[in-house]
Amino acid sequence: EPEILEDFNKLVQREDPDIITGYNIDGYDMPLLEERMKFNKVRFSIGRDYISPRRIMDQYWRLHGRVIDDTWWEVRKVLHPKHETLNYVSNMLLNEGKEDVNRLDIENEWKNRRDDVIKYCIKDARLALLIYRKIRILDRNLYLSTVSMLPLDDVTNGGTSTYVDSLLIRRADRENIGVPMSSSKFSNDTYAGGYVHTMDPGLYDMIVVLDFKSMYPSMIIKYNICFTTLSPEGTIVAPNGARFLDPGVKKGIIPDLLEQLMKNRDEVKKQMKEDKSNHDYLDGLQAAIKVLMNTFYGVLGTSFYRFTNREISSAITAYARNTITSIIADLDKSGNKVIYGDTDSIFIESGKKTLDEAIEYGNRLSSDISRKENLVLEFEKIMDPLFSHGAKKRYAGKIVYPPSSAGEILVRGYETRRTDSFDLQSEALSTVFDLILSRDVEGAKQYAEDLVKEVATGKIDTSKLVISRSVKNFSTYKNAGSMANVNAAKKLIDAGETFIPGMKVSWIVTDAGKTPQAVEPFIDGRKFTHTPDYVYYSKRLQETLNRVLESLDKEIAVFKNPQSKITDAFEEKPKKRDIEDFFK
DNA sequence: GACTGTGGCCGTGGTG
DNA sequence: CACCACGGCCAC
Repeated sequence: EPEILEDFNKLVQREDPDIITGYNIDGYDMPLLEERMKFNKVRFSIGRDYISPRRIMDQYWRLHGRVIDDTWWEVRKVLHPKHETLNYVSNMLLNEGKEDVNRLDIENEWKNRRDDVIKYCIKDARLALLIYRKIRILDRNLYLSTVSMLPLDDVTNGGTSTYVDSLLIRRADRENIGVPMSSSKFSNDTYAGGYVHTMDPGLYDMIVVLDFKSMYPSMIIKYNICFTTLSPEGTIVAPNGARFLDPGVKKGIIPDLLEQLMKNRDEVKKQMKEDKSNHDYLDGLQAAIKVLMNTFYGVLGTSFYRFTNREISSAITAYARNTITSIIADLDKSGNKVIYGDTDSIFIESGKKTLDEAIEYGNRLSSDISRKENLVLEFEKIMDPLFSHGAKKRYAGKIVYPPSSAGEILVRGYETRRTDSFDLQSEALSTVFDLILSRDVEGAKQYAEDLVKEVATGKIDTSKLVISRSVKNFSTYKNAGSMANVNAAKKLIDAGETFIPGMKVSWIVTDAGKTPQAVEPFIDGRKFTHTPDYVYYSKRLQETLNRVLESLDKEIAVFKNPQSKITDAFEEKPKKRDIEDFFK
């Protein structure tokens, strides 16, 4: 073993990589190597200066001259996949899975089919590298590194507060402004955020969507919001009572920085149009600047950051709420029908019959309001139709404008978007949306009824019933024993599989009648030997589909006349039906 | 702890 | 049975 370990050190020094990656190397391979090196009294000398890697805050690894970047972790951050196993993710991205070796019986496998085990190990390492390249995370981090002026290691392993620190401390230093070392005190209280407009259920025609460009950064710039301008003598009075100095008296360093970033971004975007050969690089840069700009507001609201200030963060959100609600009120007053809005967006029923008319309407609203507010309210898209069952943060629509995304179906919030819904659920809802948005409500109902009935009889592929959710450290839960995800994780451990807190765990419900409901873990590559509770799944499917369909029960006439008032058609709330009614 | 925020939906289990 | 707290995930 010492020889193997020595050879590993030599291999790294010989290949001299900038980046070292693997699947869950932070939590598995690195600690294991460290432990075996220690046990065998071999120095773990893989740094560019031959120094050993060090674990920082029990999280990531620091290595001189190289960056250790865990593909598992990057996949979670970038993709939010339904399942996080190497096999699932590599099949999804590369159409290629792991080699078939029984890892629970690795000793015997090594004895009996050594070459296969070697192949298996190489394949695992290769898949991690291919995934790492495929998600282009290194590019993204390098762009962020460029615009935030940080070394790659800090961008890869640091939080967003690191980015803001980098820009803000440099700037403060240049202007002789003192900066706190760390947060003075931890605060638990919260403050109000964005405004969300309620939405009535229905199918809407020709919906114009307007969207503020960089809402929170714009508020900071427009009202000179900064810790350097917060003052009782300020003449700019925010809705929350906070006062800020006029930029003529003193320009804040945060608004100044953001204004600069916004200009830089516009400049990069301009170059992008002129210089097609550099498109990808410039696009990466402008996206990174956007990320950076949006980071400022968030860190001002944290409970522990050095620049935290609740007066400032709540001034930003209060200004944003005032801005959007007053615009919505004005629109309503002037006869425009606002049907929805969330934080920085406004959805308006245009009442137009043709696309051209609707486009003209959207452009006019956008330029009128932008001019009046001295902000940029962009005309983003038109959806026709747009569906809502009457809940905030959930809608589905067919995009008809801009032409680049015309025909696309856009879904927000619903089960089709959620990684904790089972495949049958998301696929069925997706079909229902397709039908509804093609204005075939009857077809959708028929499809839903047939499917719900079929599932109850057990005529369904087991793999479509897998539910997946993350599980934290068991001790963080008030009542861990009553939670399906925790119980699945415990059974996973019993089955000899690895469980790392924070990981997603998959299971199938086998008896929902019990309390807590009985679940069995679903393990990739192993045969599932239990019987799913088909009635439970049928019921959940019915809930999902019926929630959508019953909101359209009150007649399809609603979408035949775009001028009609949607609310009138839903005066009487349809009675909630149970599963028996659905079968009739 | 994978240290940027609030608003919101929904399934589950516990309580009276 | 109504109501509530919890927890996870998602829209901004």
